[in-house]
Amino acid sequence: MTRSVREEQVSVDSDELQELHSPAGGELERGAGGGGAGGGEEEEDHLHRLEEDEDEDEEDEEEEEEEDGDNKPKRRGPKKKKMTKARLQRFKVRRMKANARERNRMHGLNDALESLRKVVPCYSKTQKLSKIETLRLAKNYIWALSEILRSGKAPDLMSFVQALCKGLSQPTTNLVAGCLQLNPRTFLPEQTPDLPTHLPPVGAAAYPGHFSYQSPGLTAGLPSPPYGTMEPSHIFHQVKGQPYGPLEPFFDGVLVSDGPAFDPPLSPPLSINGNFTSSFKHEAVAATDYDKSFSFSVHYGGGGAGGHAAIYGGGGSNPRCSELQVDGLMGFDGHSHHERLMNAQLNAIFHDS
DNA sequence: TAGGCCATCTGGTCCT
DNA sequence: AGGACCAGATGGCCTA
Repeated sequence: MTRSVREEQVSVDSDELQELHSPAGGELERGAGGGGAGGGEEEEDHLHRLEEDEDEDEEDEEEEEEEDGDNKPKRRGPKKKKMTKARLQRFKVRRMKANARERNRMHGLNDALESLRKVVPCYSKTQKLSKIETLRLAKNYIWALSEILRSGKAPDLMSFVQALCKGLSQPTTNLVAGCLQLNPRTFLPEQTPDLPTHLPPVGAAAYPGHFSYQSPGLTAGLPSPPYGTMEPSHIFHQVKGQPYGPLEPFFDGVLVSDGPAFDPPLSPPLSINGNFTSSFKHEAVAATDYDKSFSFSVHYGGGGAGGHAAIYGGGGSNPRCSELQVDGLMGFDGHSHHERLMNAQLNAIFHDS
């Protein structure tokens, strides 16, 4: 059936369903839009009642279907059935079922998104990334890790953070930077609108360990998403009084301003340190490596002192970061196995290079 | 108060 | 026919 025919059909039917959409239209109108968070059990009870009524009215419906007169011109398409009381109720039931399914579907989607939030570099229970920012950050994270695997080289910290923050909103950029205890001036571009000045041309590594970000869309010859630039306006606000941990010496004269209090990430999967090691072990980090090449490891596990907190917190220079917890993250199926595999691969790469 | 984010409802489309 | 998926509409909540 073509779309136009369908639309015609719908428009006719819509007239008959006007009752449903009138301000006093009853159950379907209730909670339409935002307010309907409480649909659940009440709706199901009502749904059952409607289903019972529906059975009772079945005979009426059969009779009324034949009542079209001969005066009206015949309409094409499937015969339009009059919206009897029984049909109306059945429609309501169907609609309510569909609503419930849609709710469940969206809840599942949100659950999956929440899972994703927990495995991207910045996770905070109190300051959640929005859906769109979660997806963007995840994309950047995947790209950055892929790039490491592809090149087999330990990238520059700033490049890595830049890649992570590519296209993110300022609040999210702040969050990511806060997670890494960095000041954005240390990794955000000066002026160039689209391409960070310190990044090499697309697809070219300017120097070992320094990788450029190229959006997958761009790679495929597609335009970059409209959000995909790192504007100077993205300069984030470092929370007053927050030290930069072991990196502090590299960020003399950084901007310190009033900003929203950074809520420590609960489960930063990202760690930047000198070795790829199992996240299940306590990692000894050589602070002297910070100004050289950085290696990356992925932490899904609650290794306690593992993760970037152990690195950037420097064993307590930043109490907030040194207290990072990753509670409950080991519940992910296959994470440990996947992680071991990944670490093994990365170790191989970095030991060879 | 405007704007961002979100949950929900809804109708259309496609698929089984 | 019914379910899954999708996009548009709507209204609530929150924050700058």
